[in-house]
Amino acid sequence: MDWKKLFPQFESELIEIIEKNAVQKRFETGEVIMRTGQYIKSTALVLEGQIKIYRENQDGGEFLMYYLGPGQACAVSMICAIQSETSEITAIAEEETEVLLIPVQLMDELMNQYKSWYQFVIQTYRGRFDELITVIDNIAFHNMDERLEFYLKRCINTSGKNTIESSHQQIADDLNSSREVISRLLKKMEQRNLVKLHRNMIEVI
Amino acid sequence: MDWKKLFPQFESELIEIIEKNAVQKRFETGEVIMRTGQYIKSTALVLEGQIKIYRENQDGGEFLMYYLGPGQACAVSMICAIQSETSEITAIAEEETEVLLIPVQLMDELMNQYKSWYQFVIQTYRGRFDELITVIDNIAFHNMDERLEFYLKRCINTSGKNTIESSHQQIADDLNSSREVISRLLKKMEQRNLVKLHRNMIEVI
DNA sequence: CTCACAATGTGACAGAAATCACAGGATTGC
DNA sequence: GCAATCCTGTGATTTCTGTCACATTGTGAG
Repeated sequence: MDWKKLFPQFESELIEIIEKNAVQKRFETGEVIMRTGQYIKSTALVLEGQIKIYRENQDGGEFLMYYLGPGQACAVSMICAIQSETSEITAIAEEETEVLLIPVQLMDELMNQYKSWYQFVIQTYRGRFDELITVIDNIAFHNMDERLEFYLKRCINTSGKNTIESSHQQIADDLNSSREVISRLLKKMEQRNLVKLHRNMIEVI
Repeated sequence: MDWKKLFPQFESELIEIIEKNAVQKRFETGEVIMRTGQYIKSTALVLEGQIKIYRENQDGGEFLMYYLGPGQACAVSMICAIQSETSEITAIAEEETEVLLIPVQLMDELMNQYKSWYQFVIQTYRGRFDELITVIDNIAFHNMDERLEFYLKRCINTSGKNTIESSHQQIADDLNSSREVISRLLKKMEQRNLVKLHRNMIEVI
């Protein structure tokens, strides 16, 4: 797989170093890539597929933070990697996913020597930070109906398709809500002609 | 003011450069340091006082994200500064506050040449990222009573005192709630002997 | 002291969302 | 085809929170 196309900004020398030291790894759908409290040994660049980053609490509740797609990197793993600390979040593969694992030890060196890497890291921080702020915005200022609409929009944006293949229960989990509430809100959206509901699939109009 | 003591990790050469290029500035209580949508020209290191970082929405609602005290820096301004972008948050001085403004142009140079600066930036990112995750945790998984308790605890931790000098209205604003709700919850906490209520002041036990 | 105003206390009510209970419909495995 | 299971729809009820209305109390200016 020609992963360089995903990171056109990297200079060739940097690419060489990464190729020499990084490990490519495949995760199956649903596989856990990083778990809360786990010790981080490497930073992940996503090559293919999609990773879901979410927060879990003690009582089994979960809460979606954001998705990572090809060409993106996990900011949390970067930060943790650099400081050799544990993560506070969980990452699972939403689809079959290919990632490039860059060992912690390399991070400092890359940061110091390759401007394009440094820019990439900064950009990643910035992006994730913004997403977290958006998430906070959503839960702090918006009701469940608006949050649901935002969720659906984000889904179709990241996937490119105009359908979402998941059950009401899964959506409820992502929003830390309950199935009944989501079902009812979706029904209302259907009545407003915003979506069309099918089994395990929602068509956005 | 001898600000170097706040940043003991900085090497002397770095301190010199900062002293030569940075501007020290004083903000009065309540003064706005950074406003949503404002263009960022410098990164702020807090020397003295306290800065409140919060999110505002269109309808005048606000929502506290975190505080910055002496020795800390604004992660948002760092990220924005590096990328010369606008901020999505607002910062105001909670008390009379002294900050050191480091111009954007210097950021790249410092990052590349001074390991201690680079470490500091990374640490700042990590810290703010964690705080945002904590905030998300709170609003996603906890009811207002628990969020209030957390808020009070954080206040006494950052200030060092065991009293909080603000009105119920101010607290309600920080939590994006309403005064009546906060008043009632505080009353309940008083009945449980967790706090003692006074006018414009809460004593935590 | 008195007035004005800010902060607080409280009751009543409304709406959002969680929870419980249960009914069908769709799929899957056998 | 049939049973078991998963997904969806819907009503009833409860809890939490926000909102409105208004009373009370503390404080500072004059």
